[in-house]
Amino acid sequence: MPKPTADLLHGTLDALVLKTLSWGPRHGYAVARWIEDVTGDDLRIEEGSLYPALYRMERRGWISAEWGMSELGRKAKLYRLTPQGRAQLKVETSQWSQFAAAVSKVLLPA
Amino acid sequence: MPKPTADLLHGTLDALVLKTLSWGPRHGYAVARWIEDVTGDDLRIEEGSLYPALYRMERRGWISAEWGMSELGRKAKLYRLTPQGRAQLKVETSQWSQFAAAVSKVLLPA
DNA sequence: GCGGATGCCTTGACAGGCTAGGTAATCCGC
DNA sequence: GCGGATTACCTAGCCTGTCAAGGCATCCGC
Repeated sequence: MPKPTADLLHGTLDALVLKTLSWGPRHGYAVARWIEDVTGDDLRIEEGSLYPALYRMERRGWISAEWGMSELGRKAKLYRLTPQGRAQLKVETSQWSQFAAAVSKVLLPA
Repeated sequence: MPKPTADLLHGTLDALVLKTLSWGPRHGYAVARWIEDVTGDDLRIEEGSLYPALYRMERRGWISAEWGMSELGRKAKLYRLTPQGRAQLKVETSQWSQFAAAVSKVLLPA
């Protein structure tokens, strides 16, 4: 298996992050860790993708940020889902399901 | 449902086209039609995406092209899967499965 | 002291899909 | 036979989002 995900992440990162935050506020680093843990490292979230994505979503009002402390007592920026973000998550989740189903229809038949 | 697929297609288009051609040679226009038909229009393949993708894949040796006739008797460029293309299809299909499974692990839990 | 982990951030490049145009031939209705 | 829809191909330029590669500071264990 050469390069696992390649470009596939395109367009799904937002949904992944929103979903992660739907379990409760987290800082960026923890979001990446969580996603990697849940997927057994099948999904790697690069920091160079993560932070721009967080700003983007904050700008769009999907998440809000405030400085606080991590579980380990370090300075960390905590992100929290806004109501708009929750709505967006719903939209993107259903889009993903629809898209994945459509791709499977093409790709999976023997 | 605003804009169905948005950026999601990123990285999956090649696999979709390769798979379509694995059923037999087709011209570009027919490839797009076929994908749209199979997915009930859930997946729209824009021509501005399709043709560049075909060149790319031809350049990479995954498909080969020759001028011929469409079923309707018109001039058309017929694309055909090469052995390398078939191998690539295998790789991308398994990548897709793995990726889709990973995303679902994150996204679908209630 | 020094390496590794935690945590945040930025710059620049790049790939790939989309918009919006264009061409040309053929078919169909009137 | 004229006009519009359909079939079929192609291109330039934009835009978005991801990634690679760097940097910074703090804290812990050895």
